[in-house]
Amino acid sequence: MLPLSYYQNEDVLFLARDLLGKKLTTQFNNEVTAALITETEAYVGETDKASHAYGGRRTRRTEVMYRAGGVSYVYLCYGMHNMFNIVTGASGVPHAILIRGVKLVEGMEIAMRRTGKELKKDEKINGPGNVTKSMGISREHNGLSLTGEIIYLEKTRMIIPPEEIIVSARIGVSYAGNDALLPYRFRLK
DNA sequence: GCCTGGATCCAT
DNA sequence: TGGATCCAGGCC
Repeated sequence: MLPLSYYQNEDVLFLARDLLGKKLTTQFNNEVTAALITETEAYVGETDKASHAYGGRRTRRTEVMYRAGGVSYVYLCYGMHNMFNIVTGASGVPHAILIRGVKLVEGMEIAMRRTGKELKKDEKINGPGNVTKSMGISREHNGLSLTGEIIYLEKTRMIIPPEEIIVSARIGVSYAGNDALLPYRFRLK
């Protein structure tokens, strides 16, 4: 399991890239799903106009972003989609990484039941709303430690050469002005 | 209090 | 391209 120290790295862009290929597991109600991370986006603390914590905004919703790295930040978007983020960095620094895509390696049947959709072997799950739906993550899991038993990450044998990673601008953040153009989205080819 | 719009998804 | 669907955040 990835230790707390992993998440407390101050370099959120490094972590967003490094999380590609890591294995994310959820287990509750006797149901286990596990998936390799294929797409992430970094949200850089208080200085990033696309971040919920931009300008030091500190509210009930964003409070968990200010905790020390290694906890989850789950919020509702568009009234219907749960978004799963990994909080990183030191306490007081609201960095977060949104998980936008995964590839399931365990619990395909469970994921299909949760989403009501067919899923072929090795098929990627794209879109943050689809990731949480497939893996059963919801706002109940907000603020949960990622070194516990319910949601955790592990290293894998995967070695990802730089040319396998597509770096681009983030999705759906046009309100963020020039920060919308920053190359903070990372995905596997 | 009320109003606006969103780190989306899917069918059209 | 728009409808679903609802809450957080900002402003009154």
